[in-house]
Amino acid sequence: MSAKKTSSAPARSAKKAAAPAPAASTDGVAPTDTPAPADTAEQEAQPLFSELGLSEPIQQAIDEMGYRHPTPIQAQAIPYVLMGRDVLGVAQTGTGKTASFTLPMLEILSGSRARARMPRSLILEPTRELALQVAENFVNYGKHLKLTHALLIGGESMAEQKEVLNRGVDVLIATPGRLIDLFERGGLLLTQTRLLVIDEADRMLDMGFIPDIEKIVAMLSPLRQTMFFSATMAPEIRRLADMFLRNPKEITVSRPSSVASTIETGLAIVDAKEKRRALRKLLRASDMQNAIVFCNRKRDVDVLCKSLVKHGFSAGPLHGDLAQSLRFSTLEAFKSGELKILVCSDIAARGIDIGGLSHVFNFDVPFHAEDYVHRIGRTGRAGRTGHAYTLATPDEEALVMAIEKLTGKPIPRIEIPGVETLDWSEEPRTGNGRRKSTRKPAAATEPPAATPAAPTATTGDAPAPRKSRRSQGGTAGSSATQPSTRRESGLLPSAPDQPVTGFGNDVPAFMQLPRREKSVIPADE
DNA sequence: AAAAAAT
Repeated sequence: MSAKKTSSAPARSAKKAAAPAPAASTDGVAPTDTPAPADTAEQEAQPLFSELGLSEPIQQAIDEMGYRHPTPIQAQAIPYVLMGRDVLGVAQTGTGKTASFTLPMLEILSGSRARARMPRSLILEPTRELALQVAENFVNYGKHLKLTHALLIGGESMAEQKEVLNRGVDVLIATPGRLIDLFERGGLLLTQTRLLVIDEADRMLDMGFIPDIEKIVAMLSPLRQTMFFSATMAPEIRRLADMFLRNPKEITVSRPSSVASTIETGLAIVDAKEKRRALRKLLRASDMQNAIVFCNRKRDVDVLCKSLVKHGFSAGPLHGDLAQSLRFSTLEAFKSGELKILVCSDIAARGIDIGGLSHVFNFDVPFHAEDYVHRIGRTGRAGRTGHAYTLATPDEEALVMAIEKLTGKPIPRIEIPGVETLDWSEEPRTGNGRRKSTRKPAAATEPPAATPAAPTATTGDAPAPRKSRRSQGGTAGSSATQPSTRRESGLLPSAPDQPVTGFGNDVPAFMQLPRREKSVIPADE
């Protein structure tokens, strides 16, 4: 499944044979003659792929895969990439981001051919799984073209990758470590690489890859076209974008609006020792097609997975310490439906796109609130309802509060029949220095009043944050939360959604909690 | 705190 055959013969046949006609009709951006600027094409009459100026072999592949309408990011980015512009895309996975760069790249590359050891384009991904996924994308969309690609990732034989490079590749899809390694061994020249994609930049940043990325970018010609994608636009990311891009066309697509409204969430507070049992109950009670279960630690992934298998569940583990071959085969088995439950670390929290995932379970509350958003974003895709349930232990209140603050809504509490539901522990948390963890015992033990009236109760160190947000417009956090999203989950009472006068966006999360109306998972065993 | 990525 790796590189397509590189016969030296009729490379040009793929050329933009059919391009002129459609290209001419779409020299602007908006596919129809809507007066609206392209940036807001979201809700306009649905554009068609055939109007984007892609040539016949690519269009055919798109047709064969059954796609007719580009997603907003595809509709907006593809014309600019084809024009040769740099693109700065603020978009998450699930928005069709990958095809928004693979399609026009194929188009651009289809005009000529690769030379040995001089790849013409490079795509950088933070994890091996993502790299593989992009490679599959290339194979699918490029099946009527004679383009070659190489997947340069760690954990696999370098000799093989070198050989593919020597034959010449058009597209290089790589994780940073292996790419630099190969480069330093001289197996690779990047001087002819004129197309660069930096994907999941915010995650690259989290993972400490940025120095590597800078190093790699320095190896490329400054005469390149760069596409830079990130799920968020924190100041640090903005700085990187300024560094890597020239006069980019900036495209922001909201997270698929479906996500907010089509994920039904729930949280149960249980004793740490009861978690595995609680999870089994949840799994059995759910109308589950397939599920990802996230753990915070690799060790727990192994333990939990073994336990699930022992209890008769179809489960497989995925984390970074497992052999690469097992990582891919497990993922493959899960995608094909052969495996129902994927137990994994945050390796799969972002990016990995598995169609039609019905459930996400957080066996642990994620350390970072953003990770919660990414994790549950694996479900509820494509308009279908997803379910995301989280198990918390009594000492994890601060983490949950951080999540509720970030998302701007409470996670409805649920009870699991047969498992004791606990409350947040009384112990003031000392373990982590996060400021908002200072808690008011009274407020936490009692269910908070449903009318969030008393603005005197606040997080201990409150006064400052109250107005700061308004003054500085677009901080990273605030852009991610959208207080206005209507929700249709049906689980939440309606009151807490209303902004509370006097707090601006900084309503303490506990004040937004619904009265303890606990939805109950139907018992099933 | 943990995880990811080069050997």
